[in-house]
Amino acid sequence: MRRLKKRAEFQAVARGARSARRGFVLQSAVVDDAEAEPRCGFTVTKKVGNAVVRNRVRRRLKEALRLEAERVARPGRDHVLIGRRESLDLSFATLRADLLGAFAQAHKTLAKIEKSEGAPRRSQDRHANEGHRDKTPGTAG
RNA sequence: CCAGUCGGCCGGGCGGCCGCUCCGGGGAUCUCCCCGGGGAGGAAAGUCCGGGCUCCACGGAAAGACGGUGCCGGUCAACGACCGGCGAGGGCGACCUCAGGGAAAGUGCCACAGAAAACAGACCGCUCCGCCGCGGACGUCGGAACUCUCCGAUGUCCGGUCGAAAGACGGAGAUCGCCUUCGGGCGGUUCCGGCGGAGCAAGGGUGAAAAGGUGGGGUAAGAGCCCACCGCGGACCCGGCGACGGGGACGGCAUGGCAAACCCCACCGGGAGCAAGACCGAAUAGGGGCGGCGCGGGCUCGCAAGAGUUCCAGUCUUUUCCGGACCAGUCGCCCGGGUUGGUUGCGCGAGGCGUCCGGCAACGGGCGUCCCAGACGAAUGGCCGCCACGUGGGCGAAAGCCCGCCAUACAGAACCCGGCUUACAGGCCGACUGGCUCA
Repeated sequence: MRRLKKRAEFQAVARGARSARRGFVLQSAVVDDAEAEPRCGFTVTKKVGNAVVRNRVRRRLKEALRLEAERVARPGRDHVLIGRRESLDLSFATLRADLLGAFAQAHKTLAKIEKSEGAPRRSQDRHANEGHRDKTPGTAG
């Protein structure tokens, strides 16, 4: 799965579905292009801990996602994983299981939204944000 | 063996599976695969100093402001760092800690306590002289003063001492002289108390600190007033590159502490930072530079065009002085800026390792050898097994076995170096000091 890197992209995903677990929060959103390659970004704020702790949280999430990518990814969907300090208390197997569950819930919610809105979203919606910078401190990946 | 001081180092190892990033090679040819190699730290941290690098400013001189540093010598690209030494303080010692000079250039501060905190001073105290000596309250008379008040005599009341009482009273002991009715009386000296005057700073007490210390002489009591020793200042001499050390004629006790209060002295310092800076591309809007021609403001005259003028203001350059630039317009030529994205800056370096030489050392030099992270929503990882070591528990005679510890700290490069500071589980090595025991 490819990475999200632009601030605007993160903000677009933040307006979508949320699914919280003990170790992380998953944000998901639908992209205009239904065939687009799925993407995912990571956010770990300074509240989580110092640089070493933040790196470890992000790297474990990243690895779990890599291992589950095939079962989780669907075209036309963007995601953001927000890491929490509690994720370090979970075993890696639990983390992977939680990830699977969260994605399943997210895809369900997104499907419901698409149905109720009827028409697919247009491109103006995604680029409507003015993109002015409100600096949120944080490390993302 | 115990206790301790200083310095240096490590801060998990091996392996498996699956990944990330960079470089080289190869294959594919539109971004994928294969092979090989590199891939976090001693502090990468805090961002406290010093540099490199980049851009901006930049003509000179002087002055000022601000900031920093401060024993001496050395090292270094440089430093506020490091090394060696000097001085002071602490420790039995190895060793550790601190620090520029000036308080006699000036201003200022010294809480509390204490009499007094700096041109010394005088609470208690010590000494000499003079006067007075039942106490208190309220009156009267006289005198001094003429505002308070002070002195003398005396009355009433209350209290005290002596006495059996009436009454008396200048407190108490000693001593001397005279008188004596032998009870004592009078006078003098001394002691005690009060008041006043003068001298003193030894002692007490306070304090972080009290104006040299101890002893003796001296004195009315005292005092560097005098003397001895110690301390202090110190011309000069000797040693040292120097900080400084040793000696010291002589002086004769002065010059309390704080400069991390202001300050004075010496030296150093332009500003901003890789989000520096450079390059590439599209749309849009019209900005900048250079050169030519040419030009200002004030005042006076004039209706105006314009003319005259021993006038030179204003802005910028930290300030001042000198100097410079700018302060109409027009023509020609040339080139961009902002936003977003990409590329670059971006790692051969005050470089690492080994060895030899010089130096007490910091460090310097020679030779050999190696190429050793380069991300950018930010790679350097995830999971597992075995071992090592630590620790807790269980079993066992022991060897050992089993189980647990989020077991194994602090912490993640962001342009790069040299330092400093701070954080750090556990462990290793070396040198040295003081003890104890054995030979």
